[in-house]
Amino acid sequence: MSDGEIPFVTIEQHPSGLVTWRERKKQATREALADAAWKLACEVGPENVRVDDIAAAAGVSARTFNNYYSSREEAIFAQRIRWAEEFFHRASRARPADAPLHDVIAGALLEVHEGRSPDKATIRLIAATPTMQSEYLRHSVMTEFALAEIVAQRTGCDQLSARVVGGAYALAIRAASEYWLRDDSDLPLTDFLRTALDRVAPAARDLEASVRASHPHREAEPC
Amino acid sequence: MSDGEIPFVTIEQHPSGLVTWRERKKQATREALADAAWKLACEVGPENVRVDDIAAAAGVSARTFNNYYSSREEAIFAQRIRWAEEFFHRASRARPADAPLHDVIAGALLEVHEGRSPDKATIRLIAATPTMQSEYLRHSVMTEFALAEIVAQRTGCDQLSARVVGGAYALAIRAASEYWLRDDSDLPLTDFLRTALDRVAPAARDLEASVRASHPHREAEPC
DNA sequence: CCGAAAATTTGCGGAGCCCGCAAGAACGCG
DNA sequence: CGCGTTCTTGCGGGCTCCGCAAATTTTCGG
Repeated sequence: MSDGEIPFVTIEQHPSGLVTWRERKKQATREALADAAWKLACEVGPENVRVDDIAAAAGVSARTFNNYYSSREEAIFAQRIRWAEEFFHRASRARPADAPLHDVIAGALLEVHEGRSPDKATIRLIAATPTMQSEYLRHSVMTEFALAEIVAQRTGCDQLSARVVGGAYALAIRAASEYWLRDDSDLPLTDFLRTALDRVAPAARDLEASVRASHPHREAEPC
Repeated sequence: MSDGEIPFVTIEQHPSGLVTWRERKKQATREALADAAWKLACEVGPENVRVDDIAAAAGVSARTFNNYYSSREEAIFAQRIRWAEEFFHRASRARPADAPLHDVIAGALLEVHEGRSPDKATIRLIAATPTMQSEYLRHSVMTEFALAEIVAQRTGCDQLSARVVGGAYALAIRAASEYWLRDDSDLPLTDFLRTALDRVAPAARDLEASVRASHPHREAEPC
């Protein structure tokens, strides 16, 4: 493209923290592998994809695959996880620090899932494979920890309580997804999610109340 | 042994539903494999146990192992799961049908874990292995479903709500176990469990209340 | 008590996964 | 440009899990 002059290039230089070309290339390979893995899994089912196929589709050797991902399943989920994290942080960071805990979390979760209804048949195909279920569970547990972190920071409660309440929100997502997948009518995922989140709300409110009771004169969390 | 007379034998015949000798032998093999798997995993760490070792310790061929369990991890957990189920059903069935949901579940769970503090170092060794963590998660999800079943039957609420609240109790067990395992003081597991369960209580009470509100004139569940 | 039928065990072989290692290729920097 | 660092790749090995078919064991009717 264009006359090759002096490299005063590097337009839109390094949006994320990737400085050198090497690092960007690595990232590209990582994403190519994840994309190929997901694509192939959707086409023929996760259990019928070999790492050789994924590596070939991404243009690297099979051995290289294992330098990036330690299992087929991990690769298939990889960029989904990235998306989820990005959405999630974007949705939750913009909330006022003194809003009720439940409104913050439930609002962010609903916002993230709003209007997103990926092909149910495809998800069913993926979700039918046992090894994928395990990987999904791993992902769900990561979400538990992320949400526990937020609960702890927002309320200033003890870690175990935050773990339970934050984990309950992750559980709500998982349970809602399960029932959405089972369901044959065309109700959107958010309908299920709302029901599930409402069941967690009392626990969140009670946690806030009990923290406020034990910190009688404070309203902001310590730290 | 003893004078071989007519086979009026079969003393203490078939305590569980195992009728033929064949079935009892199968069960024995299954348990021998599970025991051997657990024992070896505790001794040298789960990752250093091969299925050959387990099979040899149980006196069968390696190929036979895979006729009973589809993975090393499954075998290591197998009888733990059996124990848990037995304890659990024994503890929960004896509760009155009209007792508050939280009291029933939390009481049963605390009763089951009361006084049981298996060697923390051993559990840590097992829990440190990633593949074991996945298997534990699988087990935890089974517990979620079992508890959801109980919630649904006791309250008569919709399935998704039962799934969330029941799952939250299973989550409480998992979270409490995590923190008990991390903890270096000698607090018993039940202390952590109590804290975790208390965080779930409001959700359970709210669920009961909302069901009662929508079934204004009934007090027993519809089936 | 025996022999056929059904169920179970076992060895063999194969398809894969994952990892360590060391050689070779690509890149970054002075 | 050349050297050190980092990444890729092929090879080999150890292991898992499964299908298949033969051998073995248990069951059951006569």
